[in-house]
Amino acid sequence: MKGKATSFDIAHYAGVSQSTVSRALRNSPLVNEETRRRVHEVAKQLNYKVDKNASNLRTQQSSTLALLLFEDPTSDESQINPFFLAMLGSITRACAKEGYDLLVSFQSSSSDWQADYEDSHRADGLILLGYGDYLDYQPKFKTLIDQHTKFVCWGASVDNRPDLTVSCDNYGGGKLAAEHLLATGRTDCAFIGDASDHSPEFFARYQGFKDAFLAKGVALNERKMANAISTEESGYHATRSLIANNIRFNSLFAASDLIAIGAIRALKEAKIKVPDDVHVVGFDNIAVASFVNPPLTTVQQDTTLAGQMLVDNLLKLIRGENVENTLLPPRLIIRGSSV
Amino acid sequence: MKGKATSFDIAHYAGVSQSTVSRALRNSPLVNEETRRRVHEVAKQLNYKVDKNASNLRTQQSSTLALLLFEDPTSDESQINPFFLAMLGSITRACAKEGYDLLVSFQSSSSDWQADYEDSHRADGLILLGYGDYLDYQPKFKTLIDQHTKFVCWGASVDNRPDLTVSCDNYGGGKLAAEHLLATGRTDCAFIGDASDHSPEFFARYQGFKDAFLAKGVALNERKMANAISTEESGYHATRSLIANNIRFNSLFAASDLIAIGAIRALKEAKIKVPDDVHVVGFDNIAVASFVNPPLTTVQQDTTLAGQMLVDNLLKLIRGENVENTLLPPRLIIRGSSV
DNA sequence: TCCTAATCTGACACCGGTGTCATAATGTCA
DNA sequence: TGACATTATGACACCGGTGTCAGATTAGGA
Repeated sequence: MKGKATSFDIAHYAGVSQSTVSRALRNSPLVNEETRRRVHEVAKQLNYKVDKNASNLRTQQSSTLALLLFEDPTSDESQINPFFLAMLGSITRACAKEGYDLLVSFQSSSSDWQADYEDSHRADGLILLGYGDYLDYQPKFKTLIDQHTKFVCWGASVDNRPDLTVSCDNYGGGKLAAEHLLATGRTDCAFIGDASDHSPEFFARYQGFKDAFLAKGVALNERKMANAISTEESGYHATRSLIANNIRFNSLFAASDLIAIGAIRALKEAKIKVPDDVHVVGFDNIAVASFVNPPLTTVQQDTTLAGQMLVDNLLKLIRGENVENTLLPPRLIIRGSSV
Repeated sequence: MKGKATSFDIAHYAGVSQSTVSRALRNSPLVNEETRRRVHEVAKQLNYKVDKNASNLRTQQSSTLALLLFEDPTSDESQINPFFLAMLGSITRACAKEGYDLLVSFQSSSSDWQADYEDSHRADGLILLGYGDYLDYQPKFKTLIDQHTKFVCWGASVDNRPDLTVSCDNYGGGKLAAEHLLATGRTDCAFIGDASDHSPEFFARYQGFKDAFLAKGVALNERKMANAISTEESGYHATRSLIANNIRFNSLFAASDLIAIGAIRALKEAKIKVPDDVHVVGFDNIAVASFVNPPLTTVQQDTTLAGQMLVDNLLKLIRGENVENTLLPPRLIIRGSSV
């Protein structure tokens, strides 16, 4: 037998028609028990596997989802944000559980998306992942929706955002961080991140944080803020600039763990002790967080649940079921950087 | 227009036959320049994308590779070894560069592989990734080869191993680690990892390490070794057991960074100072390594190059070109854990 | 025994492209 | 002007399955 076996080969050896083979292998109730057994037997012997291309072509669906990972083009290309890698892991698992294959693709948010996975019938739907600039994405989302592409996004669910999202309750997470710092008596707080609406996740975290402080009658000092994207480098430089400008604070909330880790490096360098002089709280609970020195207090996003919800919601969307935006509860993980 | 546009729709609007559309879109030199332009125009207007299933079915190839990631079943399911996540990133990029899609799938090395991606024509070839038990894999490799499946493995290239591998020069890496410790005068060394041939990468690292010591006339004490798989937990427990047994050493080589990080935790807990009392060297240079306290000296594996080589070699294999096993040079990264 | 229903199977069109072959249209040269 | 090469296009089989429809066989009931 040259090349791979086809259903015709099975039909030949099992002494039935090709139609029957197809039915038998999919366990159709239409075929006789004995016939089915024989067909399965022969198929196994010939190591026959259904040709997915032929099958997909006929049924017009691929049992495949595509994951588009958007990276911040300014960040170092060789390092991927560990938070998204964790998400990738959980999404992969969730797909496998549902019997779907997963295509993975990295996009740079500046360039045009290669989002034709669905148009070309390679995938039944898309999962979009990335801390991204909401304003940039907006027009593209509209295109996707116009084309009736099925997709879900990870990220902030901003009002009037036209797409379906799954996200962490970033606002609530910011509140958790604030309440923890207030409980430890550190009310003079700096914020490192991006409080503009270009980065909706970070913005929501900041809002929740600020509101929790306000609720206790404490107003955040706008001067004690510095912009940073979600990299260690960026967090380091932002914090350094605060220190260089002689801005004092006894606690620090970073919009992500990577930023927090960079901030701690900058603080150490300036001989400012963590947690004695400054309490630090991050966001994400990436794997590194528990290994840094001191171990980082942070707001955990449940990546396992997030991946499962993204996949579940996308599959519902594909099946035409009704789906709502999903908000996942954050959880505060207290470690040495804030005791 | 209901549903997605097909090449027949394009043909209709462009006033040519469907064959011509197909040729024009693939820029065949057979079609007239003017015709080609018109076809492209219409295709763009209708947002037409070639149906990959139909195309793949006809051409009998998928322009897709599949990545099978084997995880140690004993490790925590929610955490994926960051080294492999880095590899995943570089493989994804390499695939994109070569115009291939990437299917990602996690396997547990105990259960039967779902390695039918190639049989079912979903992928043209497989990339196998994981620290794995060589003996377990052996029979499965034979099956893959018998079926003429195209695949490459990341891992140790053991003699008479039948598959094509890309790997780091683990032996050379072990030597680098040893020479560094010898240069700092720390000759009383412990090894945490697995020196059996069940874990060929770890074994090679240990061999290189041992040989470098022997070359200087120093023999390693077999009692100062403890088995561990590549997790922080495992490294922690292995090191703790050495300490509990009152085994003394002034330096420690861990078969991976995760193990090293666990080892440092155990040492700290026992009030043993790193690097003052014990120098520690790891392997992999995962992202965490530079953030732990003290920053970890380690042997770097070039994941970017590794991913590129895996993809390159696999594509050569698919094209029927001649390919050799590839050995990548390791590099010593000296940090605070061994100064 | 005849009629109808239930069960099982095969023939065949179809999914949407790609590649081969035949043919029409145009150009070249003697 | 006729023979022939060149260029551009269309018709059609084909990839390997799935789903529909018709027909064969057997069972059951009157």
